Amino acid sequence: MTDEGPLERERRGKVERIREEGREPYPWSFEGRVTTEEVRAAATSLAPGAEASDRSFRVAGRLRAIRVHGRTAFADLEDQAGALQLLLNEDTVGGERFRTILRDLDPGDVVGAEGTAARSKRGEPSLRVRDVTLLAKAIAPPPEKWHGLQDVEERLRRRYLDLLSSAESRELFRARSRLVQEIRRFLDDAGFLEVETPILLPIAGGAAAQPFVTQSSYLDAEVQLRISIELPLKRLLVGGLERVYELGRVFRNEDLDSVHSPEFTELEAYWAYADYHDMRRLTERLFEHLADRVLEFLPDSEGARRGAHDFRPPFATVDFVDELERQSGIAGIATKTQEELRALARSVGSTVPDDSPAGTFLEKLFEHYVEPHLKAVTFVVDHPAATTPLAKRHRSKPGRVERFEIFYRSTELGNAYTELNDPVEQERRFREQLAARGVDAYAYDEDFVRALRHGLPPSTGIGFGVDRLVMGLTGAESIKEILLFPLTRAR
RNA sequence: GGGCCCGUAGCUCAGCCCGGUAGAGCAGGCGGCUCUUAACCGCAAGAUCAGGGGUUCGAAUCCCCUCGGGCCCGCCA
Repeated sequence: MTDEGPLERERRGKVERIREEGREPYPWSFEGRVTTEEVRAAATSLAPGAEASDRSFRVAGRLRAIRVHGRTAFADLEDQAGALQLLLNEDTVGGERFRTILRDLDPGDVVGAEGTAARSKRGEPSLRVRDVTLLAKAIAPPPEKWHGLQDVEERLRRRYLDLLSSAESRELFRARSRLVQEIRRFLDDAGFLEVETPILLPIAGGAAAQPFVTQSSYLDAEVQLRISIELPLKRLLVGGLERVYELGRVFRNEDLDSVHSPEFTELEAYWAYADYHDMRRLTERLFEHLADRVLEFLPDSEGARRGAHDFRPPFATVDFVDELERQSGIAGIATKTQEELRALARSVGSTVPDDSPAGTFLEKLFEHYVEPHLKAVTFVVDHPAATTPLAKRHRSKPGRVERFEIFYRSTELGNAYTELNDPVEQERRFREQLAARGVDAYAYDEDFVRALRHGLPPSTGIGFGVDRLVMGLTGAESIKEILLFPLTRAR
């Protein structure tokens, strides 16, 4: 991968010349560095044109722009804390050295600078430079200094260029990491234990999705990448770990679009001796916590302002069946047969296979009639039993399960149940799924049923699409905006 | 899987409708300039117009195919 254009040849030539002159274009370290923010702070109290020559600072970062005015020059140096103007003057650094520095450097180079805090005559906080050291010569030119990298494909494929040319992009990804950190902090404080369970499994279960399939040489057998974290975590509740969570990548062998990625970050939390009402309260507290923090992470973001507002409780609640009947005008929808539901789903354009379980058709109808209206954070509760084989039947609504899904901007963010813990019923539900044989069937995990036979305490659990949650909180329109390296075709 | 749109210099864009030798800005080169901050001024250079095929005297421009990407629909969460 060597793009050797004339621009690169020019810069490679500089590297050679620097070496010939006895300087190192890629030195090993730069000691005693402070942030650009520290220098700015020291400079802002000065009068325009003044300099605080009592203290010397060393800063390092990437050169953005260089403005040469004969025997004075300005350069913008950017580090993680922000940007700082370097003020170079022939009188300060010496005529010979001044010319060498300007000859060596190009925008995009990583440099260290030493000097004193100062303000330019126009008032810009600056570092009056004694000397500049090249720390890493950039032989490939950076993106355009004003417009940055606009090409969407390039921004995704070469995220490092997007990040180095866009402070907004850096801030967004930093915010994502901090939000994830806050999720961990919240759950840790609520007494949950973070665990790590296998990604490679004999059969991927806990959801209905196409797995990625690979091969274990050791086992001489096919293994699958997990599509959810549900079943191993519930086994841990059987084992007596009463509050557990895992925050990690799951894989589904499906399309990449604005709300789906073949690999995405899922949070699943399981809680013994609690039910889905408890989980809802915990979820609301989590959302409130994240809404409190997101504006600290993205103070200038319109999207984050809206996220902080929208994720603040209380939230709307709708009953799955009541709302579906209300929006569709179809009565008695939960008691219809698979054939009747299939016909209804076909009438609204669904093309899922004929042999899909009844629950799949109900979900298609819900997607068509109800989801477009779920703009605000909304808890959809008490789904028909046919929609999931892993939730416990509702204690008072016949034919329903104790389940809630959370929607925001018409996209599902999370899914929670009072967990089914009756091993006999669990086995029956898995068998029903197999009998339906549709692509949506949940895999029958025999060992999971065996675990339930040893007694799963009454429990609740939840799964979140963390990427979607981050999208909602930050106002991102596409999952690709908050994935550092979304999957792309080889080029 | 279906539909629509996009791909021109390292980067940001014009040119495409209506075919006639490919244009600018940034970055880079050379020269000038001691307070600019998208610095400025002058000169020179930089392009298999995504790739392939076709129509035509002549194709960046019209047509077909391929590749890559975006958006919408379908499917999957």
